[in-house]
Amino acid sequence: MHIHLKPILSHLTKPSQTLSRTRILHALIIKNRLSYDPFYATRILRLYAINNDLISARYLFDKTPNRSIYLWNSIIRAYAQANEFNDSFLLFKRLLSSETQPDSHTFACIARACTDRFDVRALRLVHGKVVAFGLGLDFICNSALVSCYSKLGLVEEASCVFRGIDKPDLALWNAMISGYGSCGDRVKGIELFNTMQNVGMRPDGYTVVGLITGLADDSLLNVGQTIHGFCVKCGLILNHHVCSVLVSMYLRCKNMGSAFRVFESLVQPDLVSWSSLITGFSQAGDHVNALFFFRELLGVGGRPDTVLLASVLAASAQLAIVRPGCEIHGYAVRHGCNMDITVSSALIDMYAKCGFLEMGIKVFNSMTKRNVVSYNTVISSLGLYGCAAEAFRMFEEMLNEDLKPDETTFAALLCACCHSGLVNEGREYFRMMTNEFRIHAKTEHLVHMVKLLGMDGKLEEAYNLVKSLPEPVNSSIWGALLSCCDSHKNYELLEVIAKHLNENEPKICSYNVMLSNVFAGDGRWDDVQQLRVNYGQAEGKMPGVSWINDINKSVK
DNA sequence: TTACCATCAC
Repeated sequence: MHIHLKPILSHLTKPSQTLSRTRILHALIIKNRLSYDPFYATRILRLYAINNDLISARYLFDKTPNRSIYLWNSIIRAYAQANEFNDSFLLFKRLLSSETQPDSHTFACIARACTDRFDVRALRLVHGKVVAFGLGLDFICNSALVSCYSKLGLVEEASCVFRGIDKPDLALWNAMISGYGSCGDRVKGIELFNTMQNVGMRPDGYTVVGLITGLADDSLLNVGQTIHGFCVKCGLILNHHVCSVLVSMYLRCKNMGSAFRVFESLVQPDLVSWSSLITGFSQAGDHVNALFFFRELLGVGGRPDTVLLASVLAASAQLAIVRPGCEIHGYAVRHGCNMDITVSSALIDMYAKCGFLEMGIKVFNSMTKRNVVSYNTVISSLGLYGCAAEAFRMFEEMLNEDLKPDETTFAALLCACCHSGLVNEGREYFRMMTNEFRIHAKTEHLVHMVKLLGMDGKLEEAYNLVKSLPEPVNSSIWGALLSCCDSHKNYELLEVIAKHLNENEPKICSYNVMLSNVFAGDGRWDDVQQLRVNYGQAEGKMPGVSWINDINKSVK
């Protein structure tokens, strides 16, 4: 019997096992009377979890009498990674009241689960437990806490935890640096990067990841390039992980050439590297190349996952060409992932944006599980087609399903009101959003509200809404208001706004463009000239040349 | 045997 054990053991340590092979291994373990051994049980449980078979994983857990902490951690992690947080927390509680002691990995895992479900209160409770269990100085727990607090935007608390550790290890330094990165506090991140080197800690590729994730616009390109240069100079190992981050960073900064060079430096790019390249091109507005590289990936035998399929669908939605979208739909069906919630939502959006609302609705109706994003997608699609009543009905359905609407839901609803000119409904949703759901109105919501009111001729109300906002008001909100004044030929109010803007914010491009067009349309060349003078004062701060071109056209 | 770190649909 022992002859069989060695090959089984070697199979158990391979992470890439399919579900059917896992079942065979499980049967072999049982046959060899090893299923009660927590070591073997843990191995099999993890294989089930990797293959998304939580039912078998749980069955195995329940059937194993001697539960090691490894087995406990594995089942808690399996549920958390599948976003089944309630089960995860219930098991965590059961563990605490059992005879087995939780260890640092248990807390790291459960802290991450709190973060994934955006539960600050629970995270604080877990933090308390960490201290209570005497793990207050543990590196694993604390690096998890640092990254969890900063992912929830509480970078001060993260920093507090970090400062409480005497001689942080590399993981802790990295967690803190990427914490600053994800909170947009780039300066602090770079300061810390310097400090760590001053105390003799050598950064690795992940330190660099922390520094450059989130570098989003071309003005920061030089920061990214400097850090990339640093990696090369210090001979840091640029693995797939790090290269993927570099690729997306360069693409976000619209530096396609450098992105492609980094990608090409990989001997065998993995799925995430391909995804970074493809989604990066798409997000930079180059959807054609995004689809091209997707075909390249299929050509070399790559197997795109659901995340990548959703992104390529978004690319064809942006192009508003249905053919590639249909092909991807077919691919998804052939590979059994068309029912995936991410892919389905992307399909709905793609069909709607390409002019096939019916098909989108069909996909929505066929979904077995729906989340906020699926509802948001279908609501905004219906709204775009002017089917406001249907969109509102979907919103009701969503509430009945106990799904909590978010800011995108309300943006979609307000957009639907806008497309159908439903002022009262729009006011009501706006009120509901701020008062009942405590969602802070963003630029997008305000633009819809201003348009909705303004297009209906309620210019005063729209103006009062904008005036009530804290300064500085985003230029697209002013733009929406000005274009409403323009189309209603309310030059009196336009004058008032123009005066206000020229006194307070003469530097923003978009409403100057609008104003110059309005003035030019009226033949008021003196005013156009005045704007030009203002532009001169603000020179160097203006983002583009479109405005000056508009002026030149007008003057001609 | 596990931790911190990459692509992400509206």
